[in-house]
Amino acid sequence: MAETRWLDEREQRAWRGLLAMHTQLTARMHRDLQADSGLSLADFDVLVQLTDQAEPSLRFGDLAEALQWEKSRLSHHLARMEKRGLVSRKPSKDDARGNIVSLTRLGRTAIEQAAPAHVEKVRHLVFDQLDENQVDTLAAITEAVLARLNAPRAASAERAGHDGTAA
Amino acid sequence: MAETRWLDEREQRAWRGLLAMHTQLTARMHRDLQADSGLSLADFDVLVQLTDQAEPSLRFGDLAEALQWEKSRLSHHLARMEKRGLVSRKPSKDDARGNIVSLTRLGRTAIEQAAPAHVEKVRHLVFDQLDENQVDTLAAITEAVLARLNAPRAASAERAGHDGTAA
DNA sequence: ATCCCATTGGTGATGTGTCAACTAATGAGC
DNA sequence: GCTCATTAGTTGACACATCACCAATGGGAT
Repeated sequence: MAETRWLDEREQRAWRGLLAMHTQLTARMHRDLQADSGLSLADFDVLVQLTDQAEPSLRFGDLAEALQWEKSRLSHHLARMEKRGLVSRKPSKDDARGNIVSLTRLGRTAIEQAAPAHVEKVRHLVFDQLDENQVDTLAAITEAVLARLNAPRAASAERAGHDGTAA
Repeated sequence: MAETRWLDEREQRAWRGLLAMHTQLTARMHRDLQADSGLSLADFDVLVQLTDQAEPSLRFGDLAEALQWEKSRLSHHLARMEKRGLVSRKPSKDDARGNIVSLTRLGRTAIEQAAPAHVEKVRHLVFDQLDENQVDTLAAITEAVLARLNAPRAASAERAGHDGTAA
């Protein structure tokens, strides 16, 4: 096994920066959102998905898929949101296993009231600090990394120490 | 109040990409690290800080500062790590309120065994996917956003809707 | 119709992170 | 050498995320 290739100076700068930025950015947005509207970032994401639909109700599974959340996570989270009256769940008629998740009036009010300030915050904190080239480069970076994360055979390629193209 | 400036296409691409990348990247690295070594990412960060010091022990507060963690968080986390034998805490002689946190033999072994694979994973998943310009741009982006996050008067500037330079 | 098993979603345990409230030791001012 | 605000660190309550497992339904193959 070859020696570890550590990160050089520039890579460390980018890596540490990325971690610090994400931590501080989400912490800040979470605190502000919570203070403004009583919603968490997770609540916000759920409510956005329900609002984006033509119908403000979705199959549980479709919602999980749209959010890219595990079902277990969504189940726990909806239980908390339901207790607070933001969403409601009722059994589906088509499939007695299925649940339909709907936005309540309270949930709709909450998201409509919270969204503008939240978007403005993203703009102020992030995009107002970047030029066009940086925005596009950021998008390209994320897409490259996501492509690698979702690449097939990634695990064995990592162990073998070369890229995924088979011999 | 002016109408909300929503994100345009390109900004959404970058923003969603950033969130998705971070979520998937940390999930992946956490799972792999856990499977390889039984450590969480948080454990790893704590152990790295203790290892990077000349002395493998630190004042509790200095450790919290180095990690940029709240004291409460660190206290809870060290309690769990201590239970697993990765670190030890003992009262400081200089200041009877203070605690000295030390790496145990088990903790040292764990980090030394885990670090190389972890670094390689960062390299494979991230830096091998990027060119030099992208790495530097990423660093610049994170620094710009972090500067804004830590800017004084940021909160009132956001409410007022202009930047922080006073009238 | 029956058997099987894949799918839908929920549950409990545990680890993690934040907030608010707390205890104990310190040290400045008198 | 007291008084008392400050500092160091802990604790408990709660929200959140993951894992492993479970219950019920659905939909085939026979």
